[in-house]
Amino acid sequence: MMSRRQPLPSAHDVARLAGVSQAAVSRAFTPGASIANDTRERVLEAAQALGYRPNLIARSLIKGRSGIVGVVIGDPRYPFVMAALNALCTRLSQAGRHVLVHTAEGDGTADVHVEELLRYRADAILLIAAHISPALAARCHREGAPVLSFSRPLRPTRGIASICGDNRKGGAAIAEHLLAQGYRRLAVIAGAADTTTGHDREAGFLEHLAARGLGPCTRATGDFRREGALAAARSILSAPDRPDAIFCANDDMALAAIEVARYDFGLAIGRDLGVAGFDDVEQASWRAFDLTTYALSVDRLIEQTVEILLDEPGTEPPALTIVEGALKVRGSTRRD
Amino acid sequence: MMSRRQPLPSAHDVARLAGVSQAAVSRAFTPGASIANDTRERVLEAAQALGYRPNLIARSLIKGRSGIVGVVIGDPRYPFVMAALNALCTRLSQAGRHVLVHTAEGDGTADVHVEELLRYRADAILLIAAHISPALAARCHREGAPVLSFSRPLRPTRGIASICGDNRKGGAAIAEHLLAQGYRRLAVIAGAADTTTGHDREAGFLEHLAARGLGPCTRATGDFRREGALAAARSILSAPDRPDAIFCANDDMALAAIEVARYDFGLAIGRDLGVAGFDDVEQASWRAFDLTTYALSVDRLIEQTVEILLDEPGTEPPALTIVEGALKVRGSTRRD
DNA sequence: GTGAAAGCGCTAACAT
DNA sequence: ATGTTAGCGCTTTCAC
Repeated sequence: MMSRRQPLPSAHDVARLAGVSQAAVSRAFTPGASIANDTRERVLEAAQALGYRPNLIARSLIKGRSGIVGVVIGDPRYPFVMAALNALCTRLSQAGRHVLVHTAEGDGTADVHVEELLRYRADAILLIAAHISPALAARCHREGAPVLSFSRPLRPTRGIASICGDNRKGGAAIAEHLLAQGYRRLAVIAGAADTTTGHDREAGFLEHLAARGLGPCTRATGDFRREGALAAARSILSAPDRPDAIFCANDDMALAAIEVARYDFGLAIGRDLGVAGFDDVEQASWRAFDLTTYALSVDRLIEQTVEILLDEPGTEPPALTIVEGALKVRGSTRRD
Repeated sequence: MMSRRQPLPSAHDVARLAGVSQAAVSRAFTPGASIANDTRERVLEAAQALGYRPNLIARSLIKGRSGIVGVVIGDPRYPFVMAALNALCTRLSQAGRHVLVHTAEGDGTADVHVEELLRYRADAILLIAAHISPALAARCHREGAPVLSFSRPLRPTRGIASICGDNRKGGAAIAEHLLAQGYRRLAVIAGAADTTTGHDREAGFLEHLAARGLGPCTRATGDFRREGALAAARSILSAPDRPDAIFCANDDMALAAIEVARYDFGLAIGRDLGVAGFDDVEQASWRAFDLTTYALSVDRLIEQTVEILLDEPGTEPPALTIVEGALKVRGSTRRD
């Protein structure tokens, strides 16, 4: 038997079976609608019998909003990205909303993907590690779809809301902790140069150092990624004036730095070399690493994000939401 | 100025501006449509001027298919899940398709989520670490939406296609390797009891052992998760007859086992205790672990999946696709 | 090749 | 409270 798409039961079919008008069927499925209990039950019964459920595409067409949140993932290689997407999907599913995902290739702009999402009448656009042109952001705003930028604050543009962690403060907290533990020759493995996240973490760290009268220290860039950090750590640890502690702009780089220090240079982490990260990813707490870090839980960030996403349509989202983290001291920065 | 959703330009608006009928506008945006080059250009120009792009919701309503692949994530805590979603989004975005994600809470059935996805007229449903009732699967099939089960073969049900790795063979390969390296007292940390994946990996391993005349060995279950494996490893290594090698049904458990063996029991991984995993996740190659494993790349699995997903609508997908992996020998199972 | 007209399945006035 | 009617924005006959 040739399998062919079977026409689904429509509200009409249900109406006929229940002996009511098609509008009544619609009302039976609309929460606050004015319909007699009796009628609703008859409709629901008929619907049940036919396996009917209102077509959300048709509903979206009328309402001009789809109940869908469009997500553009700029660069999936950043490790926090998938964790964020996971948390987001979980929370939004609980709220009965769907997530339409587009992944951009390379580091290009998200514009083409955002446009596509707009064509599905996404209620909101969330950018994760992605950039959007101001022009398109303005257009989204005009079309009533708020644009949120996750963990990548954008130049304050009308209609874009940014949610990010307190990177500056975290950098400073790490610096203070390292100094308190007696580390003095501090190095930095920085994140990607073009991200405010990377910039702010480093800036917070350096500012705190400067405030304590400490000069500049060794620096290399790791681009937020493992491979970059492996190279950076090798370079830093090979230098004549070897540092006694390294601050990495995220945990993934810190884990890589630990690996290099331990296996290539035979250093005892904590005692010979302090290593601190940023984010508190899962592996940070594993005993193989036991990494001191500034915990900026993706869950907390997503929680904030979802709150904004679920705001009444038309609500102007706050331009910048900053989520505070907390220093998590572990063995990688203790000398005793 | 009160921000209000601005009505988007419709095909009508474009038609008026271009001095053609609304149908012509539709044709201008339909690849194979019969329209004069001249007309098309005039339409596209007008569209450009107005910022018009065809509304995909309206198109979906007519066509009965949305260009959307619905994904239900059963349990996001399995670590391969997000890797799979990532690869899937990347590949489908390249193909110009979208991914609508729903995450189930707990280990419940995916049925309610699948139903929701159906209401959006998803072209296909992909289950990742999720279960569906046969009745609903049948309904999806009737409605023309193929159901694919990723890495979780389901009892052959009409309309469900499974894509999974060669778990049995992988288990056997690990067993063979461990024996070849001279390990003799072998233990297993098994995966979740209700998954064929877990079952098959263990079965392949045990069958190979049996074929070599080796009896049963210590066994504990880790439920595929880190916490479970920590406990399982402690229990196994505390037993009077301590094994000299442990096979774990996935890498995440193997990493946990290494941690316990190394830090709680002071064992040298490889020499004192062989540890092997399954999957070849990223951390397996990190030097802190250097884990021998059966590499079953999520990318390869997703590649197969996407191929099926992009088949002509109406094509009956193969009931079972098995993707072969390869043994990856590393330091965690070498005695020299 | 092009326009007119008929819907896709639903919601939202508007009557009653 | 319920039925009737008019669309939402598009694709697709069907004439010409």
